[in-house]
Amino acid sequence: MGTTQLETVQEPKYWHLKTVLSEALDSDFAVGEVLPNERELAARFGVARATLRQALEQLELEGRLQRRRGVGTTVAPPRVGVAVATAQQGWAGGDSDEAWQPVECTTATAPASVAAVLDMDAEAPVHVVRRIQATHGQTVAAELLYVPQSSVPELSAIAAPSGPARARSVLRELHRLGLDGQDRSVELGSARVDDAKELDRLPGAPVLVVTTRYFAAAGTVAVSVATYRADTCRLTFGDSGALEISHEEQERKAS
Amino acid sequence: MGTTQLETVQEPKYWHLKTVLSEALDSDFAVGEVLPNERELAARFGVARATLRQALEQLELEGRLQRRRGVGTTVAPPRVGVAVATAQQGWAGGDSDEAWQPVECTTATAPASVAAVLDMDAEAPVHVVRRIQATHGQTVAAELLYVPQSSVPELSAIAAPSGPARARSVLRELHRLGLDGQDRSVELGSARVDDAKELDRLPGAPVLVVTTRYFAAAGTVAVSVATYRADTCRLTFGDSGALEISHEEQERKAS
DNA sequence: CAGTGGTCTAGACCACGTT
DNA sequence: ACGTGGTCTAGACCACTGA
Repeated sequence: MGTTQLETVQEPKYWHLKTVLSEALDSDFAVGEVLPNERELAARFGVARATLRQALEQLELEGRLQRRRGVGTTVAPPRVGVAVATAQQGWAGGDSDEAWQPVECTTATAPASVAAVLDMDAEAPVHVVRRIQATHGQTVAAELLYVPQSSVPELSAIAAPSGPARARSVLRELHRLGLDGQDRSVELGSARVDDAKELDRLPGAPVLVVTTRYFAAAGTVAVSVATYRADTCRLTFGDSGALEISHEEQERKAS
Repeated sequence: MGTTQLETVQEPKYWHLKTVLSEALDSDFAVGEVLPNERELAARFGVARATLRQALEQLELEGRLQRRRGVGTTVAPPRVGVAVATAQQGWAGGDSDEAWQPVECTTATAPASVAAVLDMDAEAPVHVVRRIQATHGQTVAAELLYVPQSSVPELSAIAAPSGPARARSVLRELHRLGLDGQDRSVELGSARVDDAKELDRLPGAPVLVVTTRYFAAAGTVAVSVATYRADTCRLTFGDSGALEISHEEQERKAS
């Protein structure tokens, strides 16, 4: 018979577990329902808790589950689509920008990586505007907007030294410059401690990092680093102003 | 003195480890260099291997490390920027599309989720075109492009039944329809078995899933689900045709 | 074949939210 | 105080790569 090898391709246990759980979630659980605790699930499937957790981790990464320490594991709602402005719309600042809410504003020297993107002197001071974005009552993104002082020389000297009021001042000045274009990239990251706090996640939680460069006549006038919860968010880019709804409706299965 | 609590805020070991390793990577290692193996690193830091691995996992997630079974852990090069076409450019098909290389083409019924997005009968057959994208000698993305047969009725009956040749036929027909717009979303996922194989990763590896709907006069004519390696890729959206280079140059530290 | 990372176990203790 | 998920340990064995 030789080495027939059977068909047991040696699929890892946690992978198989994930599949089984995923199907169970589809058929036996409603959104928001809490699962049995990890120790019981592990026992029920006859695996070690660490193995069970490996499966849960993947499902959380895929946005199927939500785990909270001290509370339990619940079935997550479908990911929420968060629009990332593609064109002039959503240009940082302006009163029409309802998505982002300014939280704070400080002045500091930009981190090296940001300074390089701004192609400015690494020592020159920048305004750092902190903004957050909420949807459905949940904070889904935290942003740091770096604005070189040289970009907004007109900034009133009497403006508040920090806080939301100053943030709005900076944004207003920035807005007056107009916008010639932007440049955006998306990559996977893990939440820094401060972002994690804003997003109500543990440090290191997976996030989608959107880096945007804003161009005006003068060159690069600002850089935004926005951190989105990767577990609950789907970033949408409306390149054609097309429908945004049907993708969500698809998830609501006919009842 | 009461509960002074010291300053030990109980930062998890793996988090601290990650920081230390990250700094070591910056100062003591060159891109491509192999690290000591996990057992030795764990011993050197006085932690269990599992804890050390938790730190390595995060660093790999952030694109700082690359781990390969049987080989070792190496310092990863900076993430490569992969352009995701924003406008008409890069419209599926056309000989000018150099980024994507057709691999195969089959015919099947679309998965439920895709059928819903195509707003078509879930039973109706679609062409499924498999394409991959490579940069710097590495496959960075695997795509499944779903084209309802009704979108390309003119497809020659004598076309090859499968394989790259047929893929090109479908793309050619699709291209003839023209493109009215598109609609794109990005989210975090984990690699399916087949995608993992194409991307040379283990199943479950973190990926960025880009879902694109293509619109023509007739409505939604095709849907693409592209899976990018999250560890090595940074998706770029050139909303203004602006410079793509400086971001990469920033990474090459002066020598 | 030896050496690597990947999987898995059976425990322990901790931090947190709720009660 | 209790129950939850989060961290950590010290082992074991497996799958894969390359010499």
